[in-house]
Amino acid sequence: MFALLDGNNFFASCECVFRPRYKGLPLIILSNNDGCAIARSEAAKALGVKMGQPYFELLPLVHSHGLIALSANFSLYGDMSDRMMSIASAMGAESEIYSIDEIFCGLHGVRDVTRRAQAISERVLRGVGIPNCVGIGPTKTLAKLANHIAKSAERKPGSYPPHLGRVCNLAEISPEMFHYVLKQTPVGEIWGVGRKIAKRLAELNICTALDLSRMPLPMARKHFSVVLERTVLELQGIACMQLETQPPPKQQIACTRSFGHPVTTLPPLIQAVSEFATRAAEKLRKQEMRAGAINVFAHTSPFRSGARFYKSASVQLQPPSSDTKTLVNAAVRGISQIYEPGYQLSKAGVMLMDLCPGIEQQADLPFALPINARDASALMEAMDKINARFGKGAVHVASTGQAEKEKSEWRMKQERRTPQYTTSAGDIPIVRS
DNA sequence: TCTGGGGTCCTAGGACCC
DNA sequence: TCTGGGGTCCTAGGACCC
Repeated sequence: MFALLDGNNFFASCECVFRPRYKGLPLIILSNNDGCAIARSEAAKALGVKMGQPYFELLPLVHSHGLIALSANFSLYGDMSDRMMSIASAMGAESEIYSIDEIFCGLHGVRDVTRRAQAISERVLRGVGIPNCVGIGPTKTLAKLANHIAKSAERKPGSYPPHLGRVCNLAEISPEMFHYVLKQTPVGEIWGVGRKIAKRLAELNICTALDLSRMPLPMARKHFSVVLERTVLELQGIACMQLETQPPPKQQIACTRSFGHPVTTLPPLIQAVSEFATRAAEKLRKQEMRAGAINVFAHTSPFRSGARFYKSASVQLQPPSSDTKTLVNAAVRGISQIYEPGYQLSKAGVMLMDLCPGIEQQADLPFALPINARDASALMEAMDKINARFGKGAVHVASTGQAEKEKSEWRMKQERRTPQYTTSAGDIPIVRS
């Protein structure tokens, strides 16, 4: 038996903990560059704000209905998530943090499951301030469905019986009620069924969770894939997915961003990918891994007319590395290869691939360093610590050609008394204070 | 003017081999 | 020059998730 606890409107709820005056008001959280809505309060949903809707389309609501928009504060949400998870994981002996706002718990050996779930849900609300719902079922897919029912029954009167709100345990309802809730649930609400598959299923006259649970397995396999076949089995109560108590090692690490304004020249592009590579390298070292290749890409906006550009380059790293300087150099080389003038670039990013375990070894360092490899590795560790404490980019490796710009920016920032340090553009990264 | 970021898994198809 | 089945490996792209 599995339970899934999920924070309601998580990012919006986090903000309301610290700004209680926003409770009950239409509130949205905006993505990077305040591009679009990535979280919505109940009141914002009621105004018709869609997930991922661009902010400029929502400006009329800001004026007419007092819609409040906040820039995302991901470090806050990460902290709130940690606190929520530490309480919620007490629901069962084993747990799997599935996303920033969701946790699966294995309920093997737990007695009085529903009561316990109610108590934990209450504890999360009181202790962290995040309203939440719990779904319980014999498979992960059914626990997900139960969670959807728990949320909808509470928020949308008439969707499901009210007594299934907040905490919904599908294992203790009658077969008739189980049949009813499956029939009430559109197939697109099922975990693993997205827009495209829902549409194709509808063409086969499979429109509800009940229809899907009755789909012949060979048909699911033939017309779709093993993934959908598993979903059908899980809806029938046959568990195909186990709890992943240990997070599997990452296969890739990405850092990508949309630009606030279109980028048309190489220098800002180089600066951007240098920063992305630096962030990605930090994540890499946190995992104690090295990358065997780095992929760099840049593209124009898919939403705007004009000349299209969509290119990427892979740079092999032999030997694999987790050194910021090596990764930045490779990223710069890659972006310089693919760059072409004449395009309004809207987004770029780097992805670290072919990850392998291990921290940088002395023999792995491909460039000559007057300081020894252990020092270089210690330097990376020190950079990570400083950046963690003083904020991203407090210390970073400069790309070749950026040194003079760095210096003048640094002086300007010093004058404004903002703490800002940078490393030199030479072969030896030196922390300048 | 203005449209997120970070992942995973699966499949199809091509290249190549015997 | 054309004929065949079967296998592996790799990559690109599509679909999904939050």
